[in-house]
Amino acid sequence: MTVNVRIAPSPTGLLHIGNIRAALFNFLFARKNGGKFMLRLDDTDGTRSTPEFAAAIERDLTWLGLTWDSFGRQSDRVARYAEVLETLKVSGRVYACYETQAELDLKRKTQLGRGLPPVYDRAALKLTDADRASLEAKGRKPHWRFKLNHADVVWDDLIQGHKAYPASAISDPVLVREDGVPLYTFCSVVDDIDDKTTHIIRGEDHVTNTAVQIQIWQAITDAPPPVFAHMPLIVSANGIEMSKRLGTLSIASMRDEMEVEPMAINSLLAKLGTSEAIAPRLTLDELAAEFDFGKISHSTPKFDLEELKSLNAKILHITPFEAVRDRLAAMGMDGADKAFWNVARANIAVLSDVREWWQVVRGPVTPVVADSTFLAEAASALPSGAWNGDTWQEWTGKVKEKTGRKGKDLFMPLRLALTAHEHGPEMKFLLPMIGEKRTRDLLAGKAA
RNA sequence: GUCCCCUUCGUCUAGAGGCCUAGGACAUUACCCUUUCACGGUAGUAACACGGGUUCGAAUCCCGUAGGGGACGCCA
Repeated sequence: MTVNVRIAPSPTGLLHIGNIRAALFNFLFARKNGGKFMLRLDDTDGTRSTPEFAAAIERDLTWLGLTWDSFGRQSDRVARYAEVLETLKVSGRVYACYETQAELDLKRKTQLGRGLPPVYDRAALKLTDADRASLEAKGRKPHWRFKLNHADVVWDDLIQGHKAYPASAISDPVLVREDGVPLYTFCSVVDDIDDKTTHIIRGEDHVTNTAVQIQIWQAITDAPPPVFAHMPLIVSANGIEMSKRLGTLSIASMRDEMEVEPMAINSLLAKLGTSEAIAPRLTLDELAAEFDFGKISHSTPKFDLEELKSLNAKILHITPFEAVRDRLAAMGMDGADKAFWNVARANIAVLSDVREWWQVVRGPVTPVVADSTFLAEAASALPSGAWNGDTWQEWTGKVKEKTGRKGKDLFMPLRLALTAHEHGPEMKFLLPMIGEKRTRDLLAGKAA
């Protein structure tokens, strides 16, 4: 069986860590099973959806490497939703309701006040044709509810196992609004039927929707409903903010403000809340190969930005030069080569940190000088000719002989003079890159 | 209020009645390596939410309590 999965974000905001986790799981599952991954924009709400957010969603997914095999938008399919609604009217599974928002609010409050679940009382079902005609004569327009079958809705969830959800605890869902706009619950099912969606992987905030949508699905088609997988929602490390509201943790801000590598986000999200160790991975293919619903736990994992930062550094430490060559060039480091990258990468936390070491190698550096006499002596011991990986040791050996200094007293003044940093990559690698001319200038106290 | 999911080291988790004096990873501490920092290596600290029950035996099964997350919209 071909695997067809989709994500259906609504372009009313930026993608955040919760959305992306769902997107990633769907993508990895499709990739692992040779299936298709679809991007479908839930944009039926014309007042809140914007082309800018739609573009941002596509940009973020592309940046993460979560590319889609097919694309759709619900706003193109309103005629289809209307058509399906008609068939449901004919089969008697939807019914017209005329309550106003205020009336419904009041009903809910009353129920809650009496300790009852706020479930729609189906009052509209008792309306006669005459009642309806009189309401419409007064200018009221109906919204349409789907009549649930009050039995347990059962499905085998790929993560939660066998589920039996009591439909009696759920209100008959509104499928189409008074103004004729079809709602997510309904569009989603029609799309999934038409798109031949085989698996729906989403957050557990959708469990109730699933119960409803399985019944809607069965009312529309004889084809079996998709297989569902509901993953626990993640919470932030302080345990207060929920994934739906992690607004500051938009993918865009991680990319643009925190300079996080896409594979750091992918690696963390793919492993968080699973029995596997959170570890850096360089490709989505590796993550796809390791993907397994059985490894996903049922409890709520905490998302920690510090963990993301540390994983980001680890990713960079193992990133091969070829993967960053273009980006280094774009940052103005034209001569940066593999040797430089391999030396510098172990000392960076975000990619732009590499500029610091590029400056050490190319200048300008203002030397930090505490004892110019010592540096002059050191300079006089400098070997000439071609420098290589052994030059540092030869040189410092001579300086040691000459001055009697050793250990930190010997090395730190040289490091500070040549790099202006107390820490950094090993000097034996840096020295040949700095070169003889700049070394002599720096030892003489001149910026170079 | 009703319904759904959950509760093991700081964090993510392994654990399906005896293999558990509870294992791993990240973080942390010490040491080694590096005459710096990082990387790497070795070792260590550190947890079964609480209370009852079932059982020869419970992290594991049952009940209760507490706590966390989610749902209950003419949002998605």
